[in-house]
Amino acid sequence: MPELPEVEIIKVSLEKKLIGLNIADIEILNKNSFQGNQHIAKGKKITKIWRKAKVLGIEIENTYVLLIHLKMSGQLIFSGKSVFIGGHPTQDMFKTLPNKSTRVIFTLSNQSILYFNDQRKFGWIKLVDLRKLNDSKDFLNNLGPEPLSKEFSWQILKKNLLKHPNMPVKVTMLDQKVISGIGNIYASEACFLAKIDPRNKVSTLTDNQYKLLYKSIILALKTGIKYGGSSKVHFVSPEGKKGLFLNHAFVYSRDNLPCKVCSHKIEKIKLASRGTYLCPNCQKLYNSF
DNA sequence: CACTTGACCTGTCCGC
DNA sequence: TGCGGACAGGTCAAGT
Repeated sequence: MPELPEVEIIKVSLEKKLIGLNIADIEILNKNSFQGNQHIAKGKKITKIWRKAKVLGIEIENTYVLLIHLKMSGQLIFSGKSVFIGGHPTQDMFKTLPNKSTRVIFTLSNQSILYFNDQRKFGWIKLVDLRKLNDSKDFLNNLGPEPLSKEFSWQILKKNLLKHPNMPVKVTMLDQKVISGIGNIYASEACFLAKIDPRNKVSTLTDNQYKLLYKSIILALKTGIKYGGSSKVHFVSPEGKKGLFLNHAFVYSRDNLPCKVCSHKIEKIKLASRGTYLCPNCQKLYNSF
């Protein structure tokens, strides 16, 4: 799904469009996509929107919050005139909304409609009492630092990665308790930027490599946001636009293509059963024993 | 305890 | 063209 950059793009868009509006109706087309009593939210005002890791929060009159996780294939798309203004509809948008992947439909007080589409049905929306949010042992309260916030530093990165000294660097970066918001695309990209082979054990990293990886994570995520996110298959912004980041990626989904830095052939491997891309020339492998 | 694999779903793409 | 298998942006639970 959307990783941090994609969810951030959605957040910024929803902030502009939703704050101050009331929720007129919530229609649930797939029961498992929505947890909680949707009637509680009807007629109430949207007051605040935030993102933590890859989770979106839409606060309602400061008492409830709609938590949204898009997982692998979730989309939040506005319908209505604004979608097509000045733009070409993306391929996904050729199908009118709702389509067969639509799981939940939000109707807002200004008649605009927000669709939650999710081909694979892994994503979820939960309506939760805000007071219960903080004291739960929910994973939201067990997340690692936000990489684009001031709380993040190379020392924190080092400390948290070292919770798993024997695991490959890239696998550990995907652990949301270690760092928030990194997913499979940006993990491969950050390792490339830091010239670290994703298979290297955390314990092999030097302080200089932690510093470089720290900068590389931030650069990869910011570049993702700059280019509107990654749209391998599903991601579109709420306006229906695809992201262009993968046109600028160094390794992700570029197997057998020449490295943009050294022209060596990019390899695709499996790490913890996830597709992983690297340049074996730029990224040095340490076989540690 | 640390780490890996399977499950959750649907759709697409690739090789035979 | 058809069919089976692998694979896809994430996260848990169960298994080793």
